[in-house]
Amino acid sequence: MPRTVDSEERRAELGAAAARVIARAGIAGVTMREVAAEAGWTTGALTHYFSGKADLLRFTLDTSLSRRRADRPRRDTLPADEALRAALVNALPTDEDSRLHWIVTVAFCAQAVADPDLAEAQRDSYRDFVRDIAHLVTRSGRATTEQATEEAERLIALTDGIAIQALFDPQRWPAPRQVEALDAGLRTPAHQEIP
Amino acid sequence: MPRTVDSEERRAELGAAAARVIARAGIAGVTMREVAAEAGWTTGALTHYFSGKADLLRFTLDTSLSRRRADRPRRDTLPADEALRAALVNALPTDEDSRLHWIVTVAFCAQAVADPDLAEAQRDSYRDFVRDIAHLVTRSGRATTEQATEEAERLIALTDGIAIQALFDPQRWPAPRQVEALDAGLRTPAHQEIP
DNA sequence: CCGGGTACATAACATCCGTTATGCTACGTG
DNA sequence: CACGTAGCATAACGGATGTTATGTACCCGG
Repeated sequence: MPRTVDSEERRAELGAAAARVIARAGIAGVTMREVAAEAGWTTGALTHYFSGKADLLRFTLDTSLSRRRADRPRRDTLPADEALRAALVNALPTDEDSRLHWIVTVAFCAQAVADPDLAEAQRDSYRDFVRDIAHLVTRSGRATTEQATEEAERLIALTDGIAIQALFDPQRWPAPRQVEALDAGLRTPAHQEIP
Repeated sequence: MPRTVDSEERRAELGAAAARVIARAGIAGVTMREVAAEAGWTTGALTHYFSGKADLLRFTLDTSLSRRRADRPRRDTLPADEALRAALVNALPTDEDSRLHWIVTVAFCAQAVADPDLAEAQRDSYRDFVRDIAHLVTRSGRATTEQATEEAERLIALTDGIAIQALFDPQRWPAPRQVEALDAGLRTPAHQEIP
């Protein structure tokens, strides 16, 4: 056997470079040569670890999506209401890293309309996120089991809305203000039926 | 003078074709030939009415952004609370047309990171929207003047969050459910300070 | 009715794209 | 210590892209 490297690690390294290119130049600015240069390699390395551009982009999307759940294990040690808040705060673009992955996610949102596979991946990830938050809502006693999904969707909608505004007007939305706005939404009670 | 056509109308027609291409193929799928074919013309027509691709895209963005305010005059005849609800409902992707412009907006969100001019246009439009909603919040008595902007941002965040979920999971988010979720958010009181 | 400029179509251009082919280099194995 | 293969660089190729140049039909004012 010749020399061997950690193949998965190299894929992650190249995928991270692709994410940075997306954040800098948009989806339309992603080229094989540009990603290779960003990573400090050449296109030969890219084609060695990915079957093509579609494979690279799909890997980059999956990486950004899975980051949303990166903090999930840690939350199991927290009380339910704190875990819920932590999960939502984690979904906000409060630092450079989460901001990067948010931009990548939005970029793929716009591209998913043209690619059913990307759309499915996005949708599945979203539904999974709703399920996760709904579980925390139930555990925290914010809502009954029947209303947990609706309450989760309300909280996620609020979180995403804050995130969108923060993404494109970071000057008006520093991290503390994002968390404040989220906390204000958490203080309001769950959805109540009109009698 | 030779034959003359309504130049602004032709620009709008070509811009609408560009919007449809974006919704079908994403920003990366926008080419001069594709837009021309979608509009039923050739690239010669495109270059005649736009100085280049950047000009075309900018015009398309402005068109989609301004549509958000298209219903503003109509609202002046409504009571403030109904006008507020109407303005937010109007910002939801409840039909094919608003869905199209939402997709275009998201596509440009992802591209704005690479283009400061696009980012500025988005940000200005957003701030203008916040100001408009805050004005309605004040008029409707939902919040004091000092808290009107925060309440407006909360409502817009909720609306945008619903819109994002609806855009990419339309099956789970038919128009009535979007409006229901928004109404639930409108029923909750405005932000309250902790004593 | 007739020049002249507008409204396009058509075609050519250089550039850049993704992909593929080829070659070199360095290491683990026998 | 060769030898073969993984790890990458380099280069070439056909196709697509934005832009520019050129041509043509048509309409309006004289």
